[in-house]
Amino acid sequence: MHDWPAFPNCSPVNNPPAITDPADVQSVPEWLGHLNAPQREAVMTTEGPVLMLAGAGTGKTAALTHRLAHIVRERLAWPSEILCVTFTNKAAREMRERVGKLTGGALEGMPWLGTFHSIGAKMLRRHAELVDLKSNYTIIDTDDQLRLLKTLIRENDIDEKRWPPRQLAGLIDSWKNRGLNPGDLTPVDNESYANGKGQEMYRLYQARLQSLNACDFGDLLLHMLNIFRKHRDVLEQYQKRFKYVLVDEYQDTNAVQYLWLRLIAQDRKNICVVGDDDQSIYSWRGAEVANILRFDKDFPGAKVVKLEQNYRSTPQILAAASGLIEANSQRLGKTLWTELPEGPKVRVIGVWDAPEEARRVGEEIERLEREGLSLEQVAILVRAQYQTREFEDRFIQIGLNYRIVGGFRFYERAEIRDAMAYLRVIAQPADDLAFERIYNTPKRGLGAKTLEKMFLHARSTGQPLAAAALELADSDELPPRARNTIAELMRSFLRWREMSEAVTPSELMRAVLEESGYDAMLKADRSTEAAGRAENLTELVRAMEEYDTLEQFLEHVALVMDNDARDDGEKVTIMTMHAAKGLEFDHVFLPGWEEGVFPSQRSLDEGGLASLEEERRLAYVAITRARRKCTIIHAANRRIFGQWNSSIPSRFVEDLPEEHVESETTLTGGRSLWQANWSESEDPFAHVSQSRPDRSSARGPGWQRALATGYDPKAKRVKESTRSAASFAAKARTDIRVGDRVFHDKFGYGEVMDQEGNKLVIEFDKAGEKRVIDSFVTLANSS
DNA sequence: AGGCATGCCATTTTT
DNA sequence: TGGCATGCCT
Repeated sequence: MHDWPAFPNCSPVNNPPAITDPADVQSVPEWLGHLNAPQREAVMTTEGPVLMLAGAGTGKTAALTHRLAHIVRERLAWPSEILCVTFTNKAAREMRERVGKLTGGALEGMPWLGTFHSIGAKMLRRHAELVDLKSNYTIIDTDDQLRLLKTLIRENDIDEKRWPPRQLAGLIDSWKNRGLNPGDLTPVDNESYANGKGQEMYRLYQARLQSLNACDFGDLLLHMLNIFRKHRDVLEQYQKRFKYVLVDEYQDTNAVQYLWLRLIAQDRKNICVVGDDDQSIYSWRGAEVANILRFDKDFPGAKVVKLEQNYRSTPQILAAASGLIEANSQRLGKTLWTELPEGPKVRVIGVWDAPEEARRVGEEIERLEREGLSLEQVAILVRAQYQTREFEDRFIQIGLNYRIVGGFRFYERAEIRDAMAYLRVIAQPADDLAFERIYNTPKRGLGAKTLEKMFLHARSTGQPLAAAALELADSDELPPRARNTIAELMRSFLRWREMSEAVTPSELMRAVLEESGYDAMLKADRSTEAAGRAENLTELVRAMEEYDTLEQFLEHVALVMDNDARDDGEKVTIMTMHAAKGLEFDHVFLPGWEEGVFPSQRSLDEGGLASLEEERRLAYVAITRARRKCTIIHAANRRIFGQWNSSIPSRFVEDLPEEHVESETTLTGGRSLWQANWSESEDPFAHVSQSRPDRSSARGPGWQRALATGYDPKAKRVKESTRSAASFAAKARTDIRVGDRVFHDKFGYGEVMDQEGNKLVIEFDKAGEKRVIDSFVTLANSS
């Protein structure tokens, strides 16, 4: 190991002394010995443009982090002279950690390692005045954005039914993703909203943001691009600073990101981008695979390194994934191979309907669990969020621990956003969006009338809402009640603002929650969610303890804070395929492989071949998450939006190479359909309750064949052993008795009607009678 | 101003 | 089907 002293505080002016000659790439340092040849090449080729094509599971993060560490260790640049961009905070964090380890923790000063957005925000803080913002600008999220657009749409007498705010938000986002300012729009772009109002609305939106001293996510990059274009000196400053540029997930970059990078790297051309065209699944968000395809045109003489040795999956899984992706036409082409031992074939199972699909997966997972596999190593990857419900219901029923990733992020929850809004008003009084959010939360008896008055006054005097409110509280414009309430609220804000100078952000938050009445509001709320909300706020206060200033914290929340909820115990992960990118699991279940679900109907209807191929890449991403075993499932019937549909297996199933796949479908006389249904319970029709599809009318050819296959009596025994295993896995709780009031995360409050082992029958206030496992409930304080 | 009923519309979502 | 938003009613 190299041992070396920590860096002195890095100055961009000093050139660090090189320890070895950078041209001498032949000598491979010992610490790179465990990398394979292409990886080493990617690490050692520090000078000039490099395109690293890294297939799934080929150790690209290892290559990237070693490259970073190499540059630092060889003193080719100070850490502060390296720009390293990722898409997610998670990736950034991981990279920071790993590089830290490789260099012996000398990386305190890697200030420019982060997501596109956080780096953009950081730069913009320094140059905000060049785009008429102040450096303490607010970063607004999608929710604020929509509310703002909605008011603009109303103000302009546009029918918001025909031209919904979402649509405008989508258009503006896509324009920003393409690097277009309002003045750059083509007539076609302009026509795409409200018959030619696109440009005008975009312009108004930007003007409004500016007056709020605010930015949306897209602005963080677009503003910087504008600055680079208009102010050569600023651009040169960064071109000079960044001796090396590294970009992760390059296939996901959009036009602004591309232009932004190209400007920065144009001078020195020491840019290394890493990506995989086969894993490009975000084109609907503006990502352009073309960026990766034309890299060597932008940077002539670019060295292309292909990482093709896979360290993750069995040959069977790789073969299935490779066979599938070969059906795509637009590819750079890589051939993944592995030295890992053989494994089972990829399984394709056909089932009758979605509930059976969930049952089946549940049973398989219980079996894996009994075989000693950790639930952490099992994932269910779905195409769309709505598919998770079926599994959630089933797993609650059988008492299988699960976690659903995605959906609401922590900071997107209403209570967190409310709390943040208070802080935003304190930190930045011009933040009307924040003020509007909380002026009557908790309820203070202020309504639309009062808001309207405040708006009018604010507009006519050209000041922010909060300032207008302050003045109104001192006039006779409002009825006495509203006037007093506002005066009171504004007094609080003045007090909090003073307080913010003296106390820590976390203490301030606590005071605000208490004094605003927010805590009291939650306490008074007996609904299912209130307890969880209070808990989230406690969590927020706790998280704030790490921050010294309010501004620091606000930026953190806007850009960095993610969903990593604290987790207790082992759980099966349920998430979308998109969310699974970059992760890996021993066992992966892929349900819902039916035409219309996956590929999704929408992508089939619009978007043509390109869109279908993106779905296929998504399938490729999904399969390659599996280390050892991958199970694909399709159901013959599924209820989507309350409508029963019968469906045929996904075309992606056909794309799988036959020799690596083991099928077990109703269509080929498999044994799943009948048995799983009949063995479900003592009452063979218990599961065919009310709203299930009518079996006599929903018969397809597959159904007929399945009938002919008959019923396998062994199924029942399998089922029973599963049951008992599940029951003695956990000891019954002694603290819960019949008659107790309990709380359940999903069903809310209820009363225990019956107890048998660890199973409870509970009459829930809202959800009715359910059978649940006792570990899922907590005793509620009897009221 | 706030609570209920009705009606509408539903992918994926790194920031 | 169900969640959310709007509008109507008190």
